Amino acid sequence: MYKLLKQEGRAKRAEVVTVHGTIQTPVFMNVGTVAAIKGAVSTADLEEIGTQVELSNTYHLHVRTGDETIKKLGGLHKFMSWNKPILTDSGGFQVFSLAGLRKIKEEGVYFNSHIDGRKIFMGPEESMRIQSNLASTIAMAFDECPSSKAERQYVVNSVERTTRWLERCKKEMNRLNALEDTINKNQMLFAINQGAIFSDIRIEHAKRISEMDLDGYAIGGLAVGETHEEMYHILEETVPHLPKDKPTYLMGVGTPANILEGVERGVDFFDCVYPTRNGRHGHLYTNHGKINLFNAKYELDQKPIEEGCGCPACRRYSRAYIRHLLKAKEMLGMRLCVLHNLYFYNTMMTEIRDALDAGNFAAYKKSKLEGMESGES
RNA sequence: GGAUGGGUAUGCCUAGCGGCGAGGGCAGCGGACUGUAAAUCCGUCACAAAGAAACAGCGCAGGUUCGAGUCCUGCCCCAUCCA
Repeated sequence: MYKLLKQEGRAKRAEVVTVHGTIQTPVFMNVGTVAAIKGAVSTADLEEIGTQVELSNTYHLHVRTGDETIKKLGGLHKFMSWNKPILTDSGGFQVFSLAGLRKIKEEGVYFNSHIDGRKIFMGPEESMRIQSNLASTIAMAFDECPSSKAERQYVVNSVERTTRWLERCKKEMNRLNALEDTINKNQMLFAINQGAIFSDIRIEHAKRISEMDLDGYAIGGLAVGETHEEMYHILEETVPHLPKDKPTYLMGVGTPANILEGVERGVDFFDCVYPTRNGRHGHLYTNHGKINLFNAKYELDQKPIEEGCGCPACRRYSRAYIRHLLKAKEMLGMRLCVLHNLYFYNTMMTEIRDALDAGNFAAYKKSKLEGMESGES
């Protein structure tokens, strides 16, 4: 259930009630693709750094360790000891990211496992069954994410197929939720809008899927090569055609600036690998811009990553020490960096919600962006 | 003193066995990463350089050869073993 609390322009402050608790939006979901936040971050850590929703992946958990196994173990929540909401991506993005290892057909997608090469078939029904076995809070529809550089006719055909797949997803999810041995009988299903950078295709698709009454609506296929301007333009064109009484989710996005721009254009949910991956690579987010702790200039820097930051890394350790850990390839180095970055993202979302509550999001956004662009770190 | 194996570029390790203006790795330095095939990947890492020509370089000095890290001689170092 989606409850709009406050609105400033198109930016929305809302909450989404789920069986695993209420999600305050706008929210950034912390990505743990294989039911693990890369960088040795535990679910206990997630609680400490203010994570509301964890995100895992259908394809990756299907190939290892297997959704049937996870079902036997009581579902994802019990498996990874996390009782707050979990969103599972459908495997649709792997149709894009594993492009060299798959073949798309009307019935679904034939993958060669990136682990051992064995043949895997995943269509809408399979994706729903896997996600039902995982028993996530929110399942994503199985879609195709076309390249931002795809030809118009390819995108038209692809989006039509994604719509047909959505019908199959919805039907299968309804069936699964009614089954006796389904762990989460209230599993929500979000649709995904596609259309590359063609506004008219996006709008047409948005209207189509809006009529189908899903629990939420995502915009996929952005931040895959197009410019920021194109992405923001697509959001402006598309979001108004999605249901106002359902959450909007911008998939895979993005930088702190992308998120601020997304919120301004009405997006409620975000996720991105940036804070985790960049953290592992020593790139840290601060209110004064990004820093690369591998750089020699931090060798003798005794300041925390960010002055005044309340994360587990900044409360206790210096840049010089964390840089040392990174250079020594000690796991703790990556872990502290990932914790800092996720804390930065989670805290920024809290600030965004506070600003929306207070009715000064526009001012907050402006000062946040100016700070990050100053690059004084 | 004897035997054997070695000394390869900016710091370390290493490929090379007659066409080498010398390949690779580590370390260093820098960059990239957007629903994670990513603790990954890319660049740079002797001099010079727009390009061309010429010149330097494999412990040192000679030699053989059209041509020498590569073969030969002597020397200097290092390692291991034997006295």
